[in-house]
Amino acid sequence: MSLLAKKRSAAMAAKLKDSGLKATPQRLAIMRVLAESKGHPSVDDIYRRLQRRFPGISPATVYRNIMLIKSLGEAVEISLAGSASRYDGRKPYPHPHIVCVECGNILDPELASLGDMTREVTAASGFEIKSFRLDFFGVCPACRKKSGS
Amino acid sequence: MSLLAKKRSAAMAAKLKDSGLKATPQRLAIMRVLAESKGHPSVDDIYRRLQRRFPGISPATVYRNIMLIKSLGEAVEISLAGSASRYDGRKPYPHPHIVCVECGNILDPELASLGDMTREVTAASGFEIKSFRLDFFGVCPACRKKSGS
DNA sequence: TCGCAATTGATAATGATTATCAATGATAGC
DNA sequence: GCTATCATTGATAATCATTATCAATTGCGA
Ligand SMILES: [Mn+2]
Ligand SMILES: [Mn+2]
Ligand SMILES: [Zn+2]
Ligand SMILES: [Zn+2]
Repeated sequence: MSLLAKKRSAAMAAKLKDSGLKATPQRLAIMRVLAESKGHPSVDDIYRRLQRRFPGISPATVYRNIMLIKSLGEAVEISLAGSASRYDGRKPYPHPHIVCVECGNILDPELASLGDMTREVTAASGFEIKSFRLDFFGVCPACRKKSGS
Repeated sequence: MSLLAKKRSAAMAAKLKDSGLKATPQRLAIMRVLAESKGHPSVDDIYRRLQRRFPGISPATVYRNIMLIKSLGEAVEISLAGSASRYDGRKPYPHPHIVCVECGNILDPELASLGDMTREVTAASGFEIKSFRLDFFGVCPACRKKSGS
């Protein structure tokens, strides 16, 4: 387990305790998967990954806990049109994504030119901005090679 | 009907003819609603708006034609987590939005600092970027007044 | 005007997510 | 450590937006 994963896992568990919620094995395992996954897993990904260790686990439990972890501010949801949402427990704050429309992979790009966009929008609209989402859709290098584009 | 609405309506109808598709009254009416709406209507909004003039129209027809108009490149979809997608037929190209999480209103902000983000992402990731979405979520001035925030 | 492929309306199917509820289990207090 | 309590789980039904299916209708070219 990487250093970041340990850190994120610990942060999530701490938030749990602070909120007076129970440290269920399933719940902790879901947190660990979120903390370790670099690839933005879906609920079903997490569900299938946990079936080895929890043969009787229910998808409902994964949904419930993802919802909880989100509400604790310890994961972000990437909602996509026409397919299941994906989650990021390693960067639990709004950040841009690149989605490959061929294979479904999702990456976290580094994006320098992003800073004062929120400020600009706030000033122009009078909205109180709570969050944002910035997603790019395209074809990843591997899929470009395959389709010969 | 505004000048822009006329222009957008005509553009959509032209694409229809070019593609050898039929100019159904329902289809043309859906296009007109999309061309006239400033407020990013949902399928159900459009459906309800058309019931006066087409008492027997089916939601399926609206879905089908929205899908078609999108595939013609004449409207963009704003897909939202947990609620129905909204559509923009006035700016049929990717552009940022501000969503009020209280009342659901969606605006098109002017956003100068946006230009070379796509180029930057392309360079950094090797993806072939096809489109993007940039949505800000917050509370609009009217709702801020109501909730006394 | 005719014929036919495209389109419509009705309806069923899908797929992701949420709600419900009885059984189970974590944990605080003894 | 034992127990009582209340949160949580697993199973399952319900919801909701969207898609698929199909017979009946209709736009439109010949
Ligand atoms: Mn991410
Ligand atoms: Mn718009
Ligand atoms: Zn790919
Ligand atoms: Zn509002």
